[in-house]
Amino acid sequence: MNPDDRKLEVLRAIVEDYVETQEPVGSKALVDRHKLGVSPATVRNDMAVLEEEGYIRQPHTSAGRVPTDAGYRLFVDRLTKIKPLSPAERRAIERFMIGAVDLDDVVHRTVRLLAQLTRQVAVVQYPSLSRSAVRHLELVPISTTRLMLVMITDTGRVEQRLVEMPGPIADGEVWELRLRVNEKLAGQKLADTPSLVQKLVEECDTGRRAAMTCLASVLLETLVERSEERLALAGTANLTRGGVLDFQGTLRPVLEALEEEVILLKLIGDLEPRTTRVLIGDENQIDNLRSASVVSSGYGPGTTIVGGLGVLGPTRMDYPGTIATVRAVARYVGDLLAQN
Amino acid sequence: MNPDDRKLEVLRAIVEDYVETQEPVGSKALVDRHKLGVSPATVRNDMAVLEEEGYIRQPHTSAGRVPTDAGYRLFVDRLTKIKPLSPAERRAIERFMIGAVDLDDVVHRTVRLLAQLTRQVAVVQYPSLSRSAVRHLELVPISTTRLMLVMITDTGRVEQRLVEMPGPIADGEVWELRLRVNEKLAGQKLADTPSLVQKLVEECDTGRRAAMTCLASVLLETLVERSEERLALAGTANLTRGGVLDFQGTLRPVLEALEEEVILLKLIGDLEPRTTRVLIGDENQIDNLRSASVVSSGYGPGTTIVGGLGVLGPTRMDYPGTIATVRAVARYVGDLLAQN
DNA sequence: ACTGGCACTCTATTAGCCGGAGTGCCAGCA
DNA sequence: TGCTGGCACTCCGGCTAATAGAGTGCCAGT
Repeated sequence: MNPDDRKLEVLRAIVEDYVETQEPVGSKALVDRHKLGVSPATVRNDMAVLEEEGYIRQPHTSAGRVPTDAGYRLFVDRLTKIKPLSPAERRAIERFMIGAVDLDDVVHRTVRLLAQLTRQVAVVQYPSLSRSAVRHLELVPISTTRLMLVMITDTGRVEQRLVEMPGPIADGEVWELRLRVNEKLAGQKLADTPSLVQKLVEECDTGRRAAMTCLASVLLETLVERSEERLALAGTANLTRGGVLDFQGTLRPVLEALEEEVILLKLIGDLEPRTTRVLIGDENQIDNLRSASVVSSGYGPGTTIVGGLGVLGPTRMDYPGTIATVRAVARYVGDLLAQN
Repeated sequence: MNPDDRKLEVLRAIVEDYVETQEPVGSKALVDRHKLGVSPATVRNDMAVLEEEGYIRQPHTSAGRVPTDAGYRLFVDRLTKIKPLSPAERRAIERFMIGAVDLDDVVHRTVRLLAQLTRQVAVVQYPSLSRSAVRHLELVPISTTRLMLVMITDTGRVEQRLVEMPGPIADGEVWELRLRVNEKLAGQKLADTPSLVQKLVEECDTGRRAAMTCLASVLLETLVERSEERLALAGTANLTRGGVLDFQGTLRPVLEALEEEVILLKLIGDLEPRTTRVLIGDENQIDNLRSASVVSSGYGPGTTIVGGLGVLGPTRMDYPGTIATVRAVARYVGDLLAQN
């Protein structure tokens, strides 16, 4: 074998063994477990080079080697054949998702499924409002001066919001408002709505102007500004899997990070269509998650993306398996959404 | 002081010190920190009795004493004066909750507030459907054979559900259905709806019978059977506060339990109005939570209860403070709900 | 009924001592 | 030039022994 190729083969072997055993791996053990066809001494030389290049390191002199983030990166980029899902996993996905009944249900099932299959922490983003279109807007009177605004999107999300009106409002008037906003907004991409909402107000005769202005501001808030993203999370218990070894002692910071929606969104946001992204170690720019990796993928009907999903685990994770699972689940969810 | 009273006083002192320091407390330290007016030897005698009675125990011979679950129970039942909230806490509640904009918002803010104030894991149950009344039902056509059913309750919850119709359905028909279900169900307690839904089907002429049957079954499912409860959770990072000391080494089982909605509901369910319940150690019947205590309270407008909220922490927790906080927050949320 | 004194027990910490795993280097060999 | 076996070296992890300290239980005295 070409010496350069062998060097990479050694790296692969180190990663695989370390992921499995969670212990620094030495030259002897390597040649024993993988038929590399060379002696430990040769492997040692290769290791020295790999260490030189920053792909592995030793926790202390005369211990085995451990992959660095750069090592994992190289492994993922050049040494990973996507392994196909096992039939068992495929069945698990089917079985888990079948009978999902609405969006909430789909999201919850998905996040649990991901956590279970990968044995890691799973995150699923609800379809992003900014990538959805309005299907219908409903106004329900709550009291004489209050309405409940309900928006249904083509991705199945339902958002509600209380609207405080400037004064008492009659049922007929509500009706009128409802008609107008739907006329204008139904079918429109949410991203395009702000200007439309603006027009809506302008087109109003003075009698209804006040009410419409009120409604408009809430609409804008709901549609664009506030908390447009929602998330589901599962499998935090999996963080304790590797004992104290992963996440160097404290998973405190990790749990803290997981409670911040903003952080999670950053982790699984901005994805390319049809690809699975891997962030290793501090490639994710978040201090608390220095020793975590994130595998994420966008999902949506066809090749579009309406939201992201992914899993988070120790840098020492089974990348090929995790990548395959995340990709498969993302695709499955996309197909499911396409059906509706 | 009456010797019997002093014995209790000693127990209180032990609990307080242990909660604070997290270390077994000895006779010497006790008399130093609390002016008990007697010598360590006397305290030792009291301790021996308390241990005899099962309120405290020593981790090993010649270590200090630690309260048992029974000890905490006695402490909570007989030795706790509810301490009023500090003005700072009061302000924190106000500041945190002000500007809450809809139910989701209220619940999320509440759960974070609780987690922050008590520095423990907080759980808030959404207003239970079974205790709510229907405010309005909406039917939105999604495709020719599909409707989205949206239900709004008087507690502010909005539930949606997809309805698969037996055949194509015209807009006018949808309209008709919408009218009928609202006529029959709006304003009704959800608990009373099943029989009403039944009637609804029976009253239908054969033309609409099929559609209505379909709708009815989904209604029943949504309203009564499926997943009627929702929860919000926050502050899991606080579990790591006490280091490895609380939750005897592994918080794995605790995290697992926290992922089970059913379990959480059990913990904060079945509450009496206007009381705060404390479950200490294995009083909650859940194996994984043997070393956890739960302080919970019902909330709702006035003296009614529409849902529960609470916090979960190590048995070694500041009971008086936690109880006060949980109670205050529950009351605050109730008032907030009453306003809407 | 309380107290001071005292002997006893048990833990947690520290120091010191191997054994073993793994390395780096070097000289020899294809 | 590239691979191999051999060898000395390093460092960690685990074991034991010794020690200091905290806390108790009991008893005799007030």
